[in-house]
Amino acid sequence: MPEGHTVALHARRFASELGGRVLRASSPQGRFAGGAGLVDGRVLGGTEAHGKQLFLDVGDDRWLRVHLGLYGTWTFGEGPPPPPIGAVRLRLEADAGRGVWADLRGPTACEVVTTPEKHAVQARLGADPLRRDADVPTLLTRIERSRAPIGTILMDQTVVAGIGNVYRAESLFRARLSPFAEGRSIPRDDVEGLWADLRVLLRDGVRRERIVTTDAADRPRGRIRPEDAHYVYRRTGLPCRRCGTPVATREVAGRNLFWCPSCQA
DNA sequence: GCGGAATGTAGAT
DNA sequence: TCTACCTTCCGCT
Repeated sequence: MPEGHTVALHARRFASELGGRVLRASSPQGRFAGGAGLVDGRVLGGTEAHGKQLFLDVGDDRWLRVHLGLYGTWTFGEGPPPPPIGAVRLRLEADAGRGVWADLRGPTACEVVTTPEKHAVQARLGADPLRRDADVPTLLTRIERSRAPIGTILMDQTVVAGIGNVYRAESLFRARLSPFAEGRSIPRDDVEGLWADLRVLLRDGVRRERIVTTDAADRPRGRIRPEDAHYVYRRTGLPCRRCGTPVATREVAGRNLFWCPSCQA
């Protein structure tokens, strides 16, 4: 399930496993038959992740743009692809060598776009903690001028690209910031610290291929169980790992927000 | 087997 | 602020 770290992993995986190869594209489900026809037979060039957007260069100034949304998934495999399981919107296969394939299910967006259209999408995206070209000065300015709560700002992909509900809750806990604090009320040092921590967290997410935000000192030793991977996300009513106060939750703009009312006063 | 929730966004109101 | 999108998984019956 996708926040920015997942999409970055997908971009790498497509580059390493299908890059430079002729693609066979099909839409077993049928909803992307036209687009698959445009991709079929092309060679996969570069791949790029920007926030939660994945771009695959299929040549001739055309890109496959995929946004997984809430429940979209990519499934990768080697060897002969199995009969499609569930509704496979797009199946990509590399026709040479080992026979690598990738199945796409349930995306919010899957379309073939031109290079200018790709740039237009990217122009609307904010700073991506995983990208070297992240525009940090603009990010800092946007936050320090905003009357919106920081918990809302972090989910705004035009400000920060790639942060989802887990990283929002967890990064604010780690920064000891209330999700309800207005952006403009937060000292610049704290905003810079939050940004630096997001970079650490997402890079760690890429490395582990999962989101782990608890420091080693705040969880049992050994293999990290799912219930020990977070401080507040989906821990409503459970004691805060740092102070024991029950974790609070509230629905904000249709999403569940989790925080410790004591640590993040 | 069913209902609800889920790491998200776009478009209508 | 709301609903639609549309898939998977989990808990409950």
